[in-house]
Amino acid sequence: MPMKAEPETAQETESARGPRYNEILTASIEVFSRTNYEKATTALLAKEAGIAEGTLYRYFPTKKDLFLECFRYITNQMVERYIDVYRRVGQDPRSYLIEVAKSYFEFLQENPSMRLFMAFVLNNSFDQDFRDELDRFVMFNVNATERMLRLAIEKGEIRDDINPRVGAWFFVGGYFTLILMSELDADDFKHPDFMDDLLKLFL
Amino acid sequence: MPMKAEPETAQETESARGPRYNEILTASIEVFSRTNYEKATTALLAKEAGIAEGTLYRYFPTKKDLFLECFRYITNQMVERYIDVYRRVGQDPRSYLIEVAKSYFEFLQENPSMRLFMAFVLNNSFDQDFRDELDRFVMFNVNATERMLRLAIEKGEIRDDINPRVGAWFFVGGYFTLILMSELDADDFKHPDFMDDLLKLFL
DNA sequence: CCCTGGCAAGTGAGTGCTCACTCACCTGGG
DNA sequence: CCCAGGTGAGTGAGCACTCACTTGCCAGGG
Repeated sequence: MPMKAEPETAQETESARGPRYNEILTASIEVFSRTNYEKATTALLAKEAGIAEGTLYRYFPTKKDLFLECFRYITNQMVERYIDVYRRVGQDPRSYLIEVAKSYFEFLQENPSMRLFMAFVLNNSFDQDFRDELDRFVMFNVNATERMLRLAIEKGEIRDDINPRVGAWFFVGGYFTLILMSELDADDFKHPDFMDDLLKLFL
Repeated sequence: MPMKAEPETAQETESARGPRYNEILTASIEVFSRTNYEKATTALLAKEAGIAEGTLYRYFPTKKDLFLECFRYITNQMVERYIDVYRRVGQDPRSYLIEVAKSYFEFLQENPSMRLFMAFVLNNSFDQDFRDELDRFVMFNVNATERMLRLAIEKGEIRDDINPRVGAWFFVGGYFTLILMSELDADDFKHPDFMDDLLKLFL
């Protein structure tokens, strides 16, 4: 149960952005990931959110803005989880890396509709705004992971023969592999020991 | 220098498919990866190939067929490289894994326009035909890698505490991470020791 | 308690544009 | 003169976005 100390959270400003803001966002995430950016027409987005097309444009100036808002909504949720983990085991880098990976894994399984967003952004990377968002999120993760790998090596908690920067890239890149696996319905993904076997590669 | 023993290779059947077949394919690959599937209009594809739009439809029944043909063209080139490596060092699983990874890495650097194709297919994975192509290529790689990891473990060439299946997935998933890195212009990608540091993670 | 004016929120037919694909026609080598 | 190979204006469908309009809520005057 989180504290209600800060009145300026996303939930509180909901009404300031309009009563349907959150409904539209979550419905749009569903549609975007069921199809893709181009196939998710504004007509369909509006229909699935239970509103008229015109209403959509009272909330978001363009379809692209709506999409980027969805992307931020998803990445913010992930980052919140990572911060939670950091609060719990930030002093123990090995546990941190394990917990973050597991938390991400759970997130993918709980929110199948959020899985494909990274791929969309990557695909639209010719567009600078899409690329900037992806860059922000990926580099945040790579840098945080690198810091933790360095610490873990210093503390002697993991093997010391790896380059922390390269390790961090492939730790984060593993997130994309998980997306790929779930897209291809790889059964390996569902094996109970999967995450432990995966982490053994690095740690 | 490959042998000219088999007359039914892609190159030989070129004229049977029409005199402009290869030109259209390579120009299309360039356009698809510079933009994306939806933004690569048939008008643009034709213009870049130096032909009229109508001609495009004498060679490929639909835009989607053209795209899938491009995808196969690229993956076939990659598979040929892997087969070459197998011929050279197939008896030495550790070398095989290293050589395949390096060969892929070189391929990405030599052919920047082929990098994004995997991401496109992933993005269009709601379409069964796109998904099937991706599935074919990824599973080919995962299975081959798993076989080699098993062999390498049996021979005691690499650490024996990893699950070969999971290792194979993340070895192949690493290919996507390389795409991500080059898209984000990560300088780490260009470091001379990069590949060696990367392989040390697994081997 | 009712009436009413104002206005935030919601609507959906309409608009102009772009696209994949077609087809009637052209061209040059044998 | 035949025809494989090439052409590009044309077509209908679908798109993002607009705008003149409707709805429902609530304040405050009678």
